[in-house]
Amino acid sequence: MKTADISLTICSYTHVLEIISNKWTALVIYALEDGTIRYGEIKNRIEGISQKMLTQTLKQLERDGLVSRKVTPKVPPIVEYTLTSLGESLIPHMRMLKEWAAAHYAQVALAREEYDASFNQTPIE
Amino acid sequence: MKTADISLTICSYTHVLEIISNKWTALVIYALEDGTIRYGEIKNRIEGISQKMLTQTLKQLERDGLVSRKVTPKVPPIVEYTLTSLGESLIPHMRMLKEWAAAHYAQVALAREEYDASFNQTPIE
DNA sequence: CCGAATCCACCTTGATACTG
DNA sequence: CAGTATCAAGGTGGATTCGG
Repeated sequence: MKTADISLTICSYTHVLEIISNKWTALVIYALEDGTIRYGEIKNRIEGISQKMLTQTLKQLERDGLVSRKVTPKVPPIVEYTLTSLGESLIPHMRMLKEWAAAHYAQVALAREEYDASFNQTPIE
Repeated sequence: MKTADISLTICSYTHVLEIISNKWTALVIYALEDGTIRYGEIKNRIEGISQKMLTQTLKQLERDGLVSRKVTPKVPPIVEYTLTSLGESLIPHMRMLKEWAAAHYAQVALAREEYDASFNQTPIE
């Protein structure tokens, strides 16, 4: 008998989220959209990211095969990052989500305000 | 002078992720795809979810205006959930991501194996 | 039947300091 | 320049228990 037909481990959607739902991942991918770019340049482009988080995010993207890393061992070292074709194939889908957000996020924000207001109108005293 | 052109707070993409990137959110939305459904039925459909997480996820979805909640105050109480039109408008985009995952996740898994293997081949002793 | 409240383990993030 | 190491702090998910 089948009681549960939705499984976390099977759902492929959650696998994508696993990849792109970290705090900085999407922004790093955006920074890479224009082509090959150096580590420091990414850091300059993304407001508020720390070295640790940028390094960690890039490493994860590299592990997932979405980004390739090229080191030029000079002094000072040059490390460049590029989206792989796999990484590029994900961009259109991210754009669609972004467009959904642009079109509907105001509704979400409004819904949140109304929801929160329905509690605040009955304060404790 | 403009130094950082990618901002976390401005990027609308991150706003969507904020909504749907929780561990259970996507699965709950899937459970609601077929139409109105009761709390207990959702819980049965989703493998491994706890009451706490289901309640929390539904509350958040309701706050975001993606799901509507209808209580029938009987004994025992009946609580039904339905996707709003806003919630339904998000489904096609989620499906696209899911299709990307189905098509490309094997590549990601392979990339991870290779990446991890490149470290394990030089163990400590 | 539906959900709130508590406690707890884990993971993620971030600040800071150091290396080649 | 491009990282790594360490530590502190907050958030998140889960087990359990209680309530209407």
